Amino acid sequence: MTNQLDSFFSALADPTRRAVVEQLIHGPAAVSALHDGHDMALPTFLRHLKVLEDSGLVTSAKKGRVRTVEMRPDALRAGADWFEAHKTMWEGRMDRLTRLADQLERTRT
Amino acid sequence: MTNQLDSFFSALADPTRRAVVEQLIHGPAAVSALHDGHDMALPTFLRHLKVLEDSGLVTSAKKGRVRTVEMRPDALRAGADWFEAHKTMWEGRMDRLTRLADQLERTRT
DNA sequence: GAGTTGGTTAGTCATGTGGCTAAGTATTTC
DNA sequence: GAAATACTTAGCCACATGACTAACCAACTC
Repeated sequence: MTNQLDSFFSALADPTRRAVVEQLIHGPAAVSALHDGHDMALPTFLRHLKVLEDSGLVTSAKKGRVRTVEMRPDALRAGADWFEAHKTMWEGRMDRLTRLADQLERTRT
Repeated sequence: MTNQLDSFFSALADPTRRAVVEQLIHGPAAVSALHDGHDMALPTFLRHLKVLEDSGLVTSAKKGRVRTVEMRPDALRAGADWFEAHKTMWEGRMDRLTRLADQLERTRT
């Protein structure tokens, strides 16, 4: 039940993986292209990609000897929804508190 | 630079901690009140609270022997902003792709 | 078909994370 | 002032995570 969001957020809790997501927003890319500019061994980088794939953020497919990675269409939905829902609730509460404070202020004067 | 988002997302990558955030949205609460209903030892739970506090999502203050925890006013901003920015970019790209596909379709017929 | 390129597998290592118990401290409360 | 309450600290354990090297395989390229 909670597992979806768990792996989703923990996939994004790493700067390398967020960078990959940001790269992929501009379009699909091969593993080696993504790897360029990240200062780490390829196997390490590959495991980051696996985490992203397991979390449902990206897909990949191999053609010949090149593996191409791309964002999944609804990739950012789950997280964005969560934030939207809770941010809204939270801001609603802040508004009510502000109004309450205003009322108290008015009553006092 | 990235550290902020790192700890932010990894704080939310755990169901217990997300549950606490959801509880706190309805208002501040004492540690023991938050702990009720979470089936784990108090010290363990306390460490989850520490993670939340270190990530900047919540604050706490002790009065007498009771520690009260509450959301920080701008708590969900950082994450919501990240999603907003990237979701927008991504959806923009999807729109352009859709339009492109439509054009190709039209050209072909 | 030998060499290069692009990725993969396997195995090791250090550190981090989430859980526990046991024992301690600081306030109330009676 | 003894007992109960509300955390807090310390220390342990198992497993997950992020990094590495070394060796391997598959598919182009010349």
